Amino acid sequence: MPKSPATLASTAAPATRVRMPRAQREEQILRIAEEVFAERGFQATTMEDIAERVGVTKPLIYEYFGSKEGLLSACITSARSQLRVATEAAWQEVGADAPLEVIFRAGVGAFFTFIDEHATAFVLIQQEGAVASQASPLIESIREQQSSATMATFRKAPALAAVPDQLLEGYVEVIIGACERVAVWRTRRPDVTAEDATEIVVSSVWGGLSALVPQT
Amino acid sequence: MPKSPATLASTAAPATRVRMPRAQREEQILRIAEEVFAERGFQATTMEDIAERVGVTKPLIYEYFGSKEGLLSACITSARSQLRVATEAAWQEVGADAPLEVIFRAGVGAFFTFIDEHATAFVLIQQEGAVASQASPLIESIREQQSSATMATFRKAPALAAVPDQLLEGYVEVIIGACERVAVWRTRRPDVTAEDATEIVVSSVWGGLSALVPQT
DNA sequence: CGACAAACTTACTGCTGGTAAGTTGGCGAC
DNA sequence: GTCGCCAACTTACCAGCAGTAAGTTTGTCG
Repeated sequence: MPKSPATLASTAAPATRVRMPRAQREEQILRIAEEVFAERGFQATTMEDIAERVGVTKPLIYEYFGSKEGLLSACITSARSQLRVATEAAWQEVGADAPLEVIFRAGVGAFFTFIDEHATAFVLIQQEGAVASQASPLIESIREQQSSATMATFRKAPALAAVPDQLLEGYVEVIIGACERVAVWRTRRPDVTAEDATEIVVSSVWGGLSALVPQT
Repeated sequence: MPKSPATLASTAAPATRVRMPRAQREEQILRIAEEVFAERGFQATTMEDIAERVGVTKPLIYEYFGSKEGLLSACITSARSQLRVATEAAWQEVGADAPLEVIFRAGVGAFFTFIDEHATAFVLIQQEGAVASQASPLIESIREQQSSATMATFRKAPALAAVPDQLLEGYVEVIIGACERVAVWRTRRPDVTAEDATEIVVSSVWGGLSALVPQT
């Protein structure tokens, strides 16, 4: 005889065990894993914590994601992809032929707004180091994707056409590093709004960036 | 009968078991732990890996450092402290009343030089996230120490006296983030020298910083 | 209605972080 | 010298968690 789901009249939540198509279950697991990892940290989270909260047992998660690291990687990939979508949307909104400073500000602003709306995803990204056993190529490739998106946008600006690749790449790294760090700082300074943060990053880096432009 | 150290004629390394005063042993453990953590990553390293390499058993390490996290924390603290010493030495060398840009450049340059000379320490710092179960106060305090050192130096510059604290703090975070990120990027770009990296950071951020100075 | 596959579970293993309870040996007091 | 004491160190263990092998259930298609 099976475990008789909902034997006694409606004992609420864990009642009827639901079956789900794989894709849907994967998404649910991802959502909950992101939550739990962000709450408790990667190390402190056990696979059973997640399994329990999903209403499923461990081996299923292992079948879908391979390992604990695999699950975290999937979470990070998802979060990064969301961030990229948000950033690209912001760029598209201002239009590709807007002045460079406007494009720049839009991207940075999108970042901080995203953090405000997806706090858990951000905590996740911070924990990236936890999994990186010897610079995991997966995570490295995600990073590259992020900077290259920014690179591509800058490269589209005619004003920067003459700037050598390596220098521009370095600048992009500066921007990304500045954004991440200010975002972390902001968690300690709740009175700093997303707009304030954007202003800080843009005003500090814009001087150097605009110097690359021939003559505005 | 004890394990008879060096029974057969000089079987090299693990021969005579050496006793050591606590302070010295702690230092040795720290040095080796830093190495192993950097090599294999925090997660993949077991306490026995370290114990074995030191030539000691686990419980001793636990007595001295409390836990695996404790050991990593100690490594990070040590690495950060070394970095701080290097930075402060560089500042002292140029003198407190040098032009702000010179002081700034000296600090950034010291950072990249330090990374070149202490690669393992840097990998360690990157792994900080691994241990941060819910923003460990210890690590948070180390961070604060770092930025406040930079803050103090900037505050000493008369030119920046009028800048509000919060804005200056934000700028400091931008600088730290930029340095860290460029350092990571540099591991993928061996042709970028420490001087190149310094130039990139200084030139990108200096524009914004100098705008804070009334009229130079 | 039967059978097949996808969704899911039970019941384990081995490794590793952590600990309790000893053992060893250097060193100062006499 | 030798005795005793404490710091340095070990052996032998436990608990908990990542990961797995081998089933069992259930929707669905012929």
